[in-house]
Amino acid sequence: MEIPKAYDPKLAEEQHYSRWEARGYFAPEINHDPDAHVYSIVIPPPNVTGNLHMGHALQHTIMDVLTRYHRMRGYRTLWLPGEDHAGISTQIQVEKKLKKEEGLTRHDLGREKFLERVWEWKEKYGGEIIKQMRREGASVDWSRKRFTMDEGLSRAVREFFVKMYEKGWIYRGEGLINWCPKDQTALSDLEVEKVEKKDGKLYYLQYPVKGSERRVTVATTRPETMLGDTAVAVSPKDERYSDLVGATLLLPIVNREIPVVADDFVDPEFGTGAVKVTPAHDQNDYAMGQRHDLPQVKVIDSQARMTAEAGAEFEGLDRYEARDKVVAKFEELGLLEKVADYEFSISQCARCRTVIEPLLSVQWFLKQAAFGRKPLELMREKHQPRFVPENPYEKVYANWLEGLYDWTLSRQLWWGHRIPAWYDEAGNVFVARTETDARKAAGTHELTQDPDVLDTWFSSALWPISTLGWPDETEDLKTFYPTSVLVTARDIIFLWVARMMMTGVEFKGERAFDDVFIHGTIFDKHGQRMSKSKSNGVDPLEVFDKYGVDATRIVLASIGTTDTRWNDTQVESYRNFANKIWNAARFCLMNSEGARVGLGFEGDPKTWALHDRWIMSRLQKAARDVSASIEAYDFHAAVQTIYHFFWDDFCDWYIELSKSDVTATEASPARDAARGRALTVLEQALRLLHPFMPFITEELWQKLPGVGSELLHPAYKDAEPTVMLAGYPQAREELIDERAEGEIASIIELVSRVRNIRSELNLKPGEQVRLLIAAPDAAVRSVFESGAQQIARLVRASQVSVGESLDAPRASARAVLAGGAEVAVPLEGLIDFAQERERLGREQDKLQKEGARLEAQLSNPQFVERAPAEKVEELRQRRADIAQRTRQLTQTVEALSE
RNA sequence: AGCCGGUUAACUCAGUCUGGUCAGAGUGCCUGUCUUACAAACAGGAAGUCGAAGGUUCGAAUCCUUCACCGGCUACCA
Repeated sequence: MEIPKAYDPKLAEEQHYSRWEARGYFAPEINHDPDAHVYSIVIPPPNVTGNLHMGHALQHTIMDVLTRYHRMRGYRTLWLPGEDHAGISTQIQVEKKLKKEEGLTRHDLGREKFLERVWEWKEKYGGEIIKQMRREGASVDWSRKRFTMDEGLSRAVREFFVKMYEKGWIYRGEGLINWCPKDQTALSDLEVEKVEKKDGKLYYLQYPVKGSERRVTVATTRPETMLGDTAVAVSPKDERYSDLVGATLLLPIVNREIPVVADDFVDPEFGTGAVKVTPAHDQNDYAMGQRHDLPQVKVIDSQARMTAEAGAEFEGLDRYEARDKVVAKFEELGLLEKVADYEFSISQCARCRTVIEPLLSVQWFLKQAAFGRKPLELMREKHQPRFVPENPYEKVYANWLEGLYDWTLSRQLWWGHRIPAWYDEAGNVFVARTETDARKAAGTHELTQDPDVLDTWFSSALWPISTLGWPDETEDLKTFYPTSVLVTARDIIFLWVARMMMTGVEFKGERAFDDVFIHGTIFDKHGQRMSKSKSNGVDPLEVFDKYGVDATRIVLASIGTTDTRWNDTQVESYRNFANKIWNAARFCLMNSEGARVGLGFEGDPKTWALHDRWIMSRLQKAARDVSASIEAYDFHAAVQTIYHFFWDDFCDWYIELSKSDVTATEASPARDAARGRALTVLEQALRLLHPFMPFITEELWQKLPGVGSELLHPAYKDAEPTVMLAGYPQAREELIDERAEGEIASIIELVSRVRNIRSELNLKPGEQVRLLIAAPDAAVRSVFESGAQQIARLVRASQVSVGESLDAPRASARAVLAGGAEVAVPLEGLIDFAQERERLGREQDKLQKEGARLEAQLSNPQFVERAPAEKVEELRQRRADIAQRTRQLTQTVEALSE
């Protein structure tokens, strides 16, 4: 068979995906086992506006590894893909385009026309990420792809809203909400980020006490809001002000009379101990206002400009202009005590970074405290869902559920799910699943629907159930819910994970997912978060192009839960690994005539050659460990196990040990069997690798002679042969052979020591040597005797003699092996005796050091007394072995000195 | 302010839960090789007092305490 020397990932990447997809291998229906276990994942739906970045690639790889693994294990497996309409993001993107290309705003077009444009945009440009997933090899079921604004999912949203309204958990009312003056919409607390303001100022303003010369000084970071003050609060415990509680202050500039109130919120230690209270423009002040029944004076509007209520002088001014003016006024009035530098945090819109303005307005809210009660109980009582890693996420999640506040649901946007509430002319509200229902309830057709849409996360909260068909009790919902695992980033645990648990528990009575896997964050090489604005992002597609998808995937899988700095060199090393796999397969295929997968491991394992028993034992352990690691979400360990099994055990040793049999020039049943064994082990290794490296494994697997439907997992027996439906290797305990492993280990040690001698004495690789081996132990001797030919090949020896004792010329390089075997390489003329003594001396030093350490430990009576007996015995044996080897080395050195 | 995580070879990271062959891997570096599967490879080698200081223990990278630096999350300190 003709196979190129180097692996070209593109070839494999272009070949297989469309075939897998076309034949329906990604859909759960491919599984014909009626009793199959179910494994399901719903994708965290990427924004339609987005482009693939490393975080997605990481997340998708992990989901695909889990999906492919379970599929190969015979589970009825579903990985459901989809996209999120991403309210604000998408709307802004389309608005920008509109402005740029046609000079229009959304208001110029009107709501209906604008929404048409958004849909057009979505069809044309949206969902790039989803398309890119094919490139990643993601084995998602495209037939079940969902979009949050699909008719079905929209119906689920209305159902959710109506049910919650009927239950009294959703209500409409006035509240102090986060308002983004740029995006012109309300935001939930989770869409606001706190940013440290390093060059902040704290202004100390004096308010005169009515009917007295006294003044009360308040400290504030936002002087302009004083125009809306309706009280000053002090701590009830603060003796400095106790006589003032109940007094009246004259608010400067506006000359409003405001009371001094006592409230526990006030920290007497901070500032002056007196706090100005602006109920209409600050969360805390709002709460205090409620407690003390204070009036709310709105001085800032939705554009972040001062209102008429702020006074004629200020009306229309931007909030920052107003700030300067207020400060100037106070200075004029002699009421500005001081201005101090002060670091504090300000709230920004998480999207556009505009400073949030807390505003009083009428919005829709959801009482999350009530909604979150059951998920919290589920966590406390049953530890559901299980977080991976458990620490710190379980606690983070539970803590959040403990302190829930109302969720501002309404958004003053056009793109999204319109709130299913209608108003009659009298302003009565009718919440209903459809307008028809609302009319019925209202008894009139003269209704106006609420103009607002719902927070994007409202529909996301339903994702696991809505994508499976809820509110209908579909087969999919029955089969695939609850889902097996959610794989996501840590920054949306509250925004999304917790809320999916709330809806799942509420509407399905159980958890949305068994496990929640929180993956790590990928930073740039300087440890900076990758972002568009810093343009330090690494484009996964470029990495795919450069190193191949498989190499990138296996690196990403290894990252798992760790935060890591991205480094191309890791991918490069796995590109090399892919090439190694390619070439190992190339070797097997070039020597495959007469053989096929499955041939050569017949009969009683006791009759097999040592290296065959050994590789099978190693393979069983690898299969056992890889499965265990994947099930424990320890992808790093899984990758390490496969990597070392393939490269070290299979390539470095097994292929070399079996090479003479495999490459024998004469055809024979023995050669066929040797070839068959190599192919068989390779085939198993490809299966182990497949979830991580789907393309190269399929490419090579298809080339192997003897692969057919009989290798598929029984659940897929009617499918055409593909490695992705082959059974995942399961360890056969009876093939684990510790004795064989020990014996090969001694051959490996011998070979390595002789190679070391060759290297240190600068022997040319082509130069043949003679090997004299002495093994006092009969069993070890027999291992070396029967492996003599293989050993000769591995160390390039013309002759290998094995005996009970060593009868080597004085001019030999020597080494003492574990267990007391000795090896000598006669090198007449090449040995410098002094140098050789020195070399052996270094060996002695090493042994002596270890011996001394063991001796110290063993001569400590407390160790011998308290350590487990096995441990002590183990150390004694090591000590004995070292003592023996030291004696042998000493003799050798003495012999050289004669 | 509180809570949490990180700190292991020049670089990127395992190992810490369950203390004793755990001091590891890959990359890089040094030496030698194009040995007919693979130079994207092969063979050999050097390299870390496991952030610091205490403590517990027969024994600590691993458990406890304190500190330092970096990062994150939460918070109503105007």
